[in-house]
Amino acid sequence: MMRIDSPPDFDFTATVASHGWCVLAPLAWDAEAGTLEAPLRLPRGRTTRVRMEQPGGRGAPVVVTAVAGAGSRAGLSDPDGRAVGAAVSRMLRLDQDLSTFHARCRDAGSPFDRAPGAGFGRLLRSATAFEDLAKILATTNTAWSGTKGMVARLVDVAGRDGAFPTAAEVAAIGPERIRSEARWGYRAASLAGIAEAVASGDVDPARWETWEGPSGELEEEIRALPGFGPYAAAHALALLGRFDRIGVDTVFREFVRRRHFPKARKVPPDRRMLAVYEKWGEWRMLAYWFDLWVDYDGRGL
DNA sequence: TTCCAGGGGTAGA
DNA sequence: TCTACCCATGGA
Repeated sequence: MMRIDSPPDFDFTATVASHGWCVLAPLAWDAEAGTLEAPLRLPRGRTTRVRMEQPGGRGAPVVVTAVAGAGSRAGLSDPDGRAVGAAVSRMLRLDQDLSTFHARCRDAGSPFDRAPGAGFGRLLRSATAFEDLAKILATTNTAWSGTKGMVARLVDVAGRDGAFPTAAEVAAIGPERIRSEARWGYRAASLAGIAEAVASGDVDPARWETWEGPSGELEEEIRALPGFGPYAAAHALALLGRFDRIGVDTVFREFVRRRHFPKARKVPPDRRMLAVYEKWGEWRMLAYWFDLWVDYDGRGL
């Protein structure tokens, strides 16, 4: 068991339930118990299944327990413990400073002034950037049920010990099996291409984690990935901590039209819908997502 | 069978 | 930059 300190405004439940990732394989979110289980890769290729929770409530340490696999009996050794700590920190965005965003929310008035109290602003991530990229690709041009199926089957077909496959493991099964067995359809070629590029080192998503340049340059690199257009790139940028772009998809269009253009007879063009959040600058995406979160309150995202 | 989903890619203005 | 148009494929 290990405890990881969290920032005073860190809310485990709000973070885990921040978007759809918590219901995608190989994660297991128990909303009632407030526990998130995930298989994590350790150094030397082993896997451990951990349970995460925040029994002390907001701002309290995150408690991580190994429930199966390596470390479940004797506890996690130092290198393993560091790997688990790094993965948990990445997933829960423990390093993210939300003070500026929350200050903007307080100034903005209702309903945004509820965001700080709700612990809103941390978007759940995967243990690795590659896993996030694969899952984002699985959200493109398909229904959410399709996304869940594609991800689950990919874990089954390419993963080991129940964990999400590494880029090398996805590359190893190749586009044909991604298509026919994991049923990724035409996305299979894109996923295989990304996996090969990451596995070979041609693309290094880890470099994007600490990117300090303009979002535009980072977006350009992400858009160079096969299958990554404006929507997918904006989604990826958000998970990398860049919120100045909004990924326009059917969810965005449906929500903004209903919430902000209820009387419009025609569907407003994207730029008019995007203009709703323009004033939020570098926080546009979080402002939109909170607006949506308020609307979905109690129904889940 | 038809329709569409948390779109991508391209050409042309 | 914006728009029009075509493309893909599994699931409801």
